[in-house]
Amino acid sequence: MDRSKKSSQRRRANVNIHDVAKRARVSIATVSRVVNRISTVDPELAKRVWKAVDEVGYVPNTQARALVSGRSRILGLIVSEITNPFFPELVQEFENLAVAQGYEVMIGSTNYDAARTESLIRRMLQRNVDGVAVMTFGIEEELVHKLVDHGFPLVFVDAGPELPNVRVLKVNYGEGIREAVQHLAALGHRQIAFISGPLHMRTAATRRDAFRKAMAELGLTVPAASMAEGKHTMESGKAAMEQLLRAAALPTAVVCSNDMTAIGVLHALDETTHQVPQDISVVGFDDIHLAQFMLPPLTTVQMSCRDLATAAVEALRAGIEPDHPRAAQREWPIQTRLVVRRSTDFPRGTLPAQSKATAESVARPATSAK
Amino acid sequence: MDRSKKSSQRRRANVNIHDVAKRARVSIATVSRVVNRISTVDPELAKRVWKAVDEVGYVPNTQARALVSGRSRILGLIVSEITNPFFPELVQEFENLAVAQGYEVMIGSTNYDAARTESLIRRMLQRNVDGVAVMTFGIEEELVHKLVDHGFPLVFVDAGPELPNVRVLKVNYGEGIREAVQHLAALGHRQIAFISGPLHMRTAATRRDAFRKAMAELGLTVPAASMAEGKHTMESGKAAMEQLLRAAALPTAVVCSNDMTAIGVLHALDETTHQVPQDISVVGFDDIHLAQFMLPPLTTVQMSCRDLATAAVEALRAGIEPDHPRAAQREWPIQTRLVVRRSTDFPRGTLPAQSKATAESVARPATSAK
DNA sequence: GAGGATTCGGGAAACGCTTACCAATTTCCC
DNA sequence: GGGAAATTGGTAAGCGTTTCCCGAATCCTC
Repeated sequence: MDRSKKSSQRRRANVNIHDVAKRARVSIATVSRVVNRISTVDPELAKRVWKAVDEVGYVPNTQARALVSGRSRILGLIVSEITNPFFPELVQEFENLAVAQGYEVMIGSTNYDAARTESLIRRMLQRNVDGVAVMTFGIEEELVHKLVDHGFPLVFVDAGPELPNVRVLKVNYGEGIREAVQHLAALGHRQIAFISGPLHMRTAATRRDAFRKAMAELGLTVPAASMAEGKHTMESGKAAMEQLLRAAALPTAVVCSNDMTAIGVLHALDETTHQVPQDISVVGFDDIHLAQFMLPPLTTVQMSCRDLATAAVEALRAGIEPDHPRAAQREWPIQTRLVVRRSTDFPRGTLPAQSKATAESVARPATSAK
Repeated sequence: MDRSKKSSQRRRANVNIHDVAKRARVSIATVSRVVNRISTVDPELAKRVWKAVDEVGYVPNTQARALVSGRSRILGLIVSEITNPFFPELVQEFENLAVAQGYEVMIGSTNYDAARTESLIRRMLQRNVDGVAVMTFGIEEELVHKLVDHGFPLVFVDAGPELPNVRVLKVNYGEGIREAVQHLAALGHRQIAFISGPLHMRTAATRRDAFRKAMAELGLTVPAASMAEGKHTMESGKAAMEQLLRAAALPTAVVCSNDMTAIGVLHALDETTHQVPQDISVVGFDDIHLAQFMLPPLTTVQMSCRDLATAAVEALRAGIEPDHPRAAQREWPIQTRLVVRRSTDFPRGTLPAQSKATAESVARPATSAK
């Protein structure tokens, strides 16, 4: 009971609910009710309490709250690597939304390392997160199991186990990739190559299949020599492009499974006499921030971070908060769309006199208007 | 006391210390001591306890721990904007180090927004962080005061208030910038322009002064027309370069206050007939990840994220942990050094026949030999 | 104006853990 | 072998909240 003695004994305790109660001449129960906006408190009294809160500078202690309520109001967010430019944008959006809903975010990157991932999950468990969004674009089976076992609400991208507590963000890759292929076809490209991500990643395989499908829809064939496998990194993109350059038939356009790959392609071509977009058009995927900074700025399929983050946070809340309106929804759709910049143009020889400006005005209709 | 009844009543409680105690047939005090590695426990008994911990899958509840110990083992990290490519790298390093020391990291970005910053600090206060590293490269006075008032250990970059709980990472900008200027001078450049950051930022002014000093040391003068002010963004870098291009005397080299500015410069030059590095050499600052991906890869002054993060975490620990060996150290030095890539070369006309390779071999000695 | 219904506010019991304090047991030395 | 010292384990008091339960105060209604 005797706080004054205690407080000097160890680390200076912050001002707490008792201080407010004393000042407002009410019980701590009332302070708690006021602070938590429980409506059964008389407005006049509430005002008095708020005044006291202000005067003593009271900030509720989250750990105590979490301890008693059993909910930490922390959302876990697992990404592959925070230094991959795609993720910070996602993190930022996710955080903004989570904070707006009164949650804190605990971020972690797997760096594709099992031990690191394990420790990450342990840390999240320890901090008692209310739910976890796994937004690594290659899901490690092991990781999934670890998480599922602990029973908290989970959100995955693309695919996840069929469990009541699991929600899945279904990205519609096909849509954006179809737009990209149609854009290229409209410009006159016929020989279109594709550089995939590592095919053991489900996402990478899905993107490749979407490309094949879009090509087939236009009656275009894709020779095996025009398909290369990368690793979703700049280095691998460069290597893959070099491989394509050595192949017999040179493509006039290259579609890449992500933007880093496309950047690698630009680097590979920079070391040759081929110019982008005059000789070869390049299309990326993701629309990372960096895409617009490249020379030339990259035409790419945008997967909106904001959409992804919004869906992730909502889906988590749906799993956490007992009476969320969309509590029963398992699949959360995410759209993709083409963003045309300067790395795509008419294939050389088709319309040699055309200026870039013209190319773009022709290209525009192929992109989803917006 | 009767847990079994309670546990079914609300959200399924995790396995707790009592469960372990029961299983190992010891008291909860003993379990706590074992888990916290307090040496007064009999090794045999400890083994029995660990076994029980494993068997029931016990993970200590951090909030309860924090509540009683008064320390959350969370470090706050405030950056300007997580989407600025410099920061994710810093965040990553910081997090790795913090986790290695048993801390969790709470990240927040100010986005140069006062309201956002205020809410950020409030959140950190609420979560009871043990200390905060403010690694925004423009310190908002207001923010400083808010933080200082709450008395937890603080780390700033470059400058901070003279207070016992404040530690400062002193970045030696001069060193790297001198290397850059000497590198350019060694290549034969004499007209070297500088694009600064926003000069109301202390850091930006410091970098500019370091440039002036390095130039003066070599007896080189900097006409006012060769100094432009940017905002540390790509757009502002582009605009600043365009301004320099309109000036009477064209410089043969441009040093920029950060990498994003330099990237803007590359974009500006890409729209002219000037080539980099043949006509104009460009030097950045920071060495963000992206620098090496540019065309051409950017020569830049590296401020090592790892060094910065290491110093920040150690300095925080020095403030938090009562018997840290360097508890009394206020200033923590950080070095910078030049990284030569492809955006710098001999000025045109000086040695027109030189190949890039030769230029680099000449340049190399000017960089700090690793 | 009395009696019952309805608010409203307070006391106290958790939440899961650390740790001060104390009791019991063992060890050691003379 | 006995008493002191050292070792070890247990009990219980918090840490700052939320929330259940109940008594007091207020409000209707007849």
